[in-house]
Amino acid sequence: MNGRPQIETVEAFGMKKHNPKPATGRPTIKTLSILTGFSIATISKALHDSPVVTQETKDAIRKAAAQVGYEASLRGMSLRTGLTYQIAVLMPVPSETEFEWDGVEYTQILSGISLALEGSPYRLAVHVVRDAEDGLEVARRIVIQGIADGVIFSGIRAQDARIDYLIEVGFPFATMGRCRSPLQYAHVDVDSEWAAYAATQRLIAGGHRRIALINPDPVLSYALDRIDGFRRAFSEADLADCDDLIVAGDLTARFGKSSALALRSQGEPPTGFVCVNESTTLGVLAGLRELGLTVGVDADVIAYDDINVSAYFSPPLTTLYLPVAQLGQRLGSFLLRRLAGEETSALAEVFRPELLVRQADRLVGGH
Amino acid sequence: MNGRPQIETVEAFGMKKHNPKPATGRPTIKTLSILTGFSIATISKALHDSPVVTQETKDAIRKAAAQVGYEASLRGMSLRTGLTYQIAVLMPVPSETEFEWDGVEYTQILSGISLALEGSPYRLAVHVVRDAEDGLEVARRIVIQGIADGVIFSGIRAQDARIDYLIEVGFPFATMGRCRSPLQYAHVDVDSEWAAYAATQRLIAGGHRRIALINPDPVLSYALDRIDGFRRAFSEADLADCDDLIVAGDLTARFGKSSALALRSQGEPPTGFVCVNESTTLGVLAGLRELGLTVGVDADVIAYDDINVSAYFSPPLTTLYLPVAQLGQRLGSFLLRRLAGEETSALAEVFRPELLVRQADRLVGGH
DNA sequence: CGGCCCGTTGAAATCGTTTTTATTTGGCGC
DNA sequence: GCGCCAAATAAAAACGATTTCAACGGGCCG
Repeated sequence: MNGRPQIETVEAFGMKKHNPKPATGRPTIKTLSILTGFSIATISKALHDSPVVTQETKDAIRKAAAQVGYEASLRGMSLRTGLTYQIAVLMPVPSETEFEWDGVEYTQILSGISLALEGSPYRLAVHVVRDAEDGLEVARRIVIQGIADGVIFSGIRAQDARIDYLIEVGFPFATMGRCRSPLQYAHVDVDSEWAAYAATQRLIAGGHRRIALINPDPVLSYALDRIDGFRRAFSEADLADCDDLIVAGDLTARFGKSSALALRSQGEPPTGFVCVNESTTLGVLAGLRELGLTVGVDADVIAYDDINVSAYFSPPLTTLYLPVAQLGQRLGSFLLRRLAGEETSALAEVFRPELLVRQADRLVGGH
Repeated sequence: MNGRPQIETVEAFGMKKHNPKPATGRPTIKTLSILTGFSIATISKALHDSPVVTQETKDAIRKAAAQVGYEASLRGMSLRTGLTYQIAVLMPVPSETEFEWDGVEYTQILSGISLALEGSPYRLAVHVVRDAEDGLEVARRIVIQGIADGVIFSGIRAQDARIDYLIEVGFPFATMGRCRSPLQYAHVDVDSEWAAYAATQRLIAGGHRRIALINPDPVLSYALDRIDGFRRAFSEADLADCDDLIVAGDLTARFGKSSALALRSQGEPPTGFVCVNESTTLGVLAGLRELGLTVGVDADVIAYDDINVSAYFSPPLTTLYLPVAQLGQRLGSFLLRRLAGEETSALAEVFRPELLVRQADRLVGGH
């Protein structure tokens, strides 16, 4: 063999070549160097499967590494490579005044992402943000200060400054939701247009003609998608639209209740409600109840099923189910693949929710 | 002045002393060194407000730092100090089969912790765990591999292996909940004994004699606390206990419903229900409804209010409110103080929930 | 007036990696 | 048998901070 280390010979001459200090505590690359007699450079290369290292050498080094349970220090790697091995997730924090149920599905998103990151050297760091502007600010800090190697966020707006910024600076990210600009980026989304269409269409088929859409703030991209689907259901059925029954607000139960009350006191009140999540749905149910109306008789409600409790509502409701944790997992793996250099064009997936029928949604009474 | 840097003189002699390379990109300690003429050692000390540095020097260095917007690189600090500047939060992931509502309050806990960490160099890293055993495993890895500087976790058991381990190895942590061993550690807790007592006592005062306690798994410390409070209410009222009406399970709506159904088909069915969270409560309500019973007439329910939606239940329920996000914030600040060297004895706080009366809880009908 | 101490700063080592560059050795061709 | 090339490995220089120790000058004491 050629350049094999000859540590005995060298030491015999009293030369101080190749003599890393004995490691204490956790094994480092130096520990392996002492153990195997190879230099730390070779160790590093061997562990990275570099082609310049002999197979025998690799085997020996890997064996030693396994023996002492060596794991590369993220600190050292991080300093040298400039990577952080952190994935930042921008988590919206419920505003001071609105604590209700807000963001409950984030637990599932986080656990999904976390699952995807398992086995990779990446870790999940949570950064709370107050709103989209704050989100942009935080994203900027993450990029400039090099706090993370990639970002994940949701609450995508039709025109999203965070997406624009991150694409501009070329920083890796993945989003839950799509903006309306034709840009390329890793994302997972829900087919909200279809979901709203399906829900509305189902109510129309049940005989409803006046249907309300309880929607989030229309700066959000998926709010617009929902409006699109809502309208398509009417136009395909050759019916007059119900644009006057589209209301927008936060996703709380309070908003659902006040919306139901306000809408029902209109000239032509709705008999059907297409809700945006289980929280607002609960509010709508409470509002209808307060008006003395019975769901399933005087009105019908259909909703997204974000935390799987609609089955226990009174009455149980038909919902559009979404595997939120699975969306999160996909989101995490997309970002990992993006970080590994994959093209973003392949990193997109749109989930179509599953209809869970728990009620006839047929207009029994009138209004 | 004594040892002031004389960079011109030195350079005039062509000596290569004190000559850090020009920094590119983000300003580092070297950038400041060049800018101010002081050595990186002095810069570091000045920024740490070391007493060995003159005030004038500190001022000059700080001014330069502010000017270029210097922020110390966590990477560099981390490698040298051995710290990670990460706080690990062990987040229970809903098990495969039980997705319902599980862990929804974690969003609030996380945002609370995150708020507490703001302004500190620490960042919040989420680690999902499947159960307590997995939690111990993850905690071990965090300690051994030095993944974080401190850990936060909840779901404390009466006898908690994670607490035992972390105390044994002297690793900083803070918990949501207390174990039953008389150990010293930073924690935040809810006065569950009182909460269960207050709820039970209120139902007793309303005329209820047969009361069910819907409880989590009794390996959990707070489950035992709840049983204690539950029993105290009966003994203080000189009534026969209802130990036969204590049921334990997961915190899902499904469990609430099945419990209600099972309990009501007993010999002496309960007319009052003390629930553990809003999810199980929803299930209990659904179960009672299925039996044709009306809450407020045939039965009464009282619950913890973890995500503030009980007001929209049918009927609205009296609950024990907890400021979950505030608990999280306290938890975060306790851990920070612990990391700063504070004694754990001062780092403990027990929250007593606030009773939100939304219903009479008076037994109107019989059973 | 000389030595010692003290106050202030600088130089250098260090943390654990990666990566570039240098060195060694054997084989091969002539 | 000599020189060159390629293969394999070692050495050294980073990355950005902290910390120990040395250096340097001035003031004070004898």
